[in-house]
Amino acid sequence: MSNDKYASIRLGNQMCFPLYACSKEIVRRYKPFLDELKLTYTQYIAMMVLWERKSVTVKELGEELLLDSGTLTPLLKKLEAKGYVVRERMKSDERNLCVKVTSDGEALQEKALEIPKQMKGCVTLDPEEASLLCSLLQKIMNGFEENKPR
Amino acid sequence: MSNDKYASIRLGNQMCFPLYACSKEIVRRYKPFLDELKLTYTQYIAMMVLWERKSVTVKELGEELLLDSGTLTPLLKKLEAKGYVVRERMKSDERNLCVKVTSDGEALQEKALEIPKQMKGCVTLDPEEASLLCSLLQKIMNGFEENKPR
DNA sequence: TACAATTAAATAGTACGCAATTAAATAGTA
DNA sequence: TACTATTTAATTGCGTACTATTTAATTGTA
Repeated sequence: MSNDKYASIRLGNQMCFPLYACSKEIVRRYKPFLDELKLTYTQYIAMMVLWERKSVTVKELGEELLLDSGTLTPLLKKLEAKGYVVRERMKSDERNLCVKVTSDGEALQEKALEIPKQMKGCVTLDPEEASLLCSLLQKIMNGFEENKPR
Repeated sequence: MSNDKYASIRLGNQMCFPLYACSKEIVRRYKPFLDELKLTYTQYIAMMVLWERKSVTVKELGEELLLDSGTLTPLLKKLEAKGYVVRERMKSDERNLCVKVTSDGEALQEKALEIPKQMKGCVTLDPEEASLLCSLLQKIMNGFEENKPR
């Protein structure tokens, strides 16, 4: 090839682009299903944490989702406006904001059960491949944790 | 576990979240390096296509990057404002807008060569793992192509 | 106590992504 | 030729998300 010198910055030779493209495409595929719950993908993963933990501070939520308050504050206000959560400062330390699922929010969990079923037909990996993919992604994330600009 | 019924919508049991988180984290790691070239990540992948092809229509660029004109038009205008590309209608068919790299844009390629080197230290997969990851992502993308809301 | 440092959330500014609409050019057809 | 349909990209508007900065509360320390 004439410009081998530049091989490292060809789109096709980089790992990051398939990752970036695939991630966006999957989020796009979620959209029609999530629309029925009136949730964005980011709101959906926040609700997943809330369904599991019932009550969580913004900081804890951010640690779990790798999002900061700049993303979460407006997102949680929208979830509150939809009636899925309530937000209140903690008495013990007023810096902390505690987010709790409402009964409407809990009710949403039932509807959400449909989503993984609907997405299954969309992602064409068998279970072994999927878990392999997850472990590779996990390894990348662990590597990040070690050298830590966070 | 008490609520196995909901296992499918627990964050930890879903493949999409590691993918989403990992993709975002990698883009974040690119930022300090890309800042030196005054590029965002999306602008960077657009420049990669342009470095390789010298000249490309908006449509072709969008097909390669999986982005539409709503994203590309403002992005390309910014690249033009920085002097990295020029945009001009094609004589043969005036509907098509052709994007070409300028000499400043080409010069940027030299600087860009540093980026994969700098990122190497950041992503902790060995070559075999990386190519395995790519092939799994490719398989997902191919599956999407088959059932085609695009 | 007073002051500095730390922590948490909110805010402001920018980029991105999507949907819907518009405009222009070309292709197809009566 | 005239008319319609299709294609392509630009534009607009809106919502989401990320970064950097600011504000408020708490903790640690002189």
